[in-house]
Amino acid sequence: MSGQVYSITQLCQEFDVTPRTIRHYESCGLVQPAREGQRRLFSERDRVRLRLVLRGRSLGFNLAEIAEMIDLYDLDPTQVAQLERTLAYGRDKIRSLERKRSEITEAIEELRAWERRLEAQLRLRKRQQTEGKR
Amino acid sequence: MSGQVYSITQLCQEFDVTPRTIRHYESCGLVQPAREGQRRLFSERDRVRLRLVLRGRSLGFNLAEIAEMIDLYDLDPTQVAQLERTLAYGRDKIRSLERKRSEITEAIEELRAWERRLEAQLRLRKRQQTEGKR
DNA sequence: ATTGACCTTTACGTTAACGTAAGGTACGTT
DNA sequence: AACGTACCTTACGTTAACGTAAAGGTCAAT
Repeated sequence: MSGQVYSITQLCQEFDVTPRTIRHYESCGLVQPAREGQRRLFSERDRVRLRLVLRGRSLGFNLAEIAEMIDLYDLDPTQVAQLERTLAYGRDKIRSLERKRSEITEAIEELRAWERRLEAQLRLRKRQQTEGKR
Repeated sequence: MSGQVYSITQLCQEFDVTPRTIRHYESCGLVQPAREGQRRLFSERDRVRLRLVLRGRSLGFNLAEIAEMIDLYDLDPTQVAQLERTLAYGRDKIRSLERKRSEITEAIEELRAWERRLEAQLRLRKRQQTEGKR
């Protein structure tokens, strides 16, 4: 058994992207579909990678950065020569993600404060409306 | 007193961007410096806005989206006509930010698991090295 | 009065990440 | 045999977000 395979349109539908996008990712080495004649056959691994790419993209990383990070994921630790260096690099990525997360958290909290202000203003208006009817 | 003002290079140094970038943001309406002759004078408000823009950019929003979100911040609730609509829009932004945050959290946790695997492998190698010396 | 620092405008150039059009293949169906 | 569907390659086009070069204004210091 060679595992589940997916056509390009299947993945396009699942992740809501165009074929062009996926082909572009292939040309960047982000996915590596097999071929049956001309047609691309995407493996489960390609599907996982695609999901990672799209997540990274939505977080504002460019494709080159995403490629680097993904390559960390499926690397065989027993085969890595510069283990300390690689580990340091990965820890750096973690820190940069944590920084982004705290930025997001700040933004969320500011928007929530803003939300409360508007809600208060809204309640005030409704009260004034009902008072006007008396 | 008209408050603290900043030159373009001051802000460039503080936020590590080029003058071109700030001028570009002005042309998009993201900052609105006053003028003294030709020169731009940035207010504290511009500085805050600039910080928000850069934060948004690092989170993968484009300048148009950032403009919309920033405009929410400094809007006067007592003057807003479509209060419910605006509120709904803001809540939507909050939800999209929360989604991004959970994506980041996922990514962080996956990278941490990866880190632990590499650390284990590293310990294993060191042990084998010392054994080899016996 | 000229140099240097700081700032300006105008306008063409660049890069990433695809969009899109044109034309072709391969295969099952009508 | 013609058609539809799904896929392919090649290659030019587009958009956002600036980069960069050219030419010039203003003011203080030498």
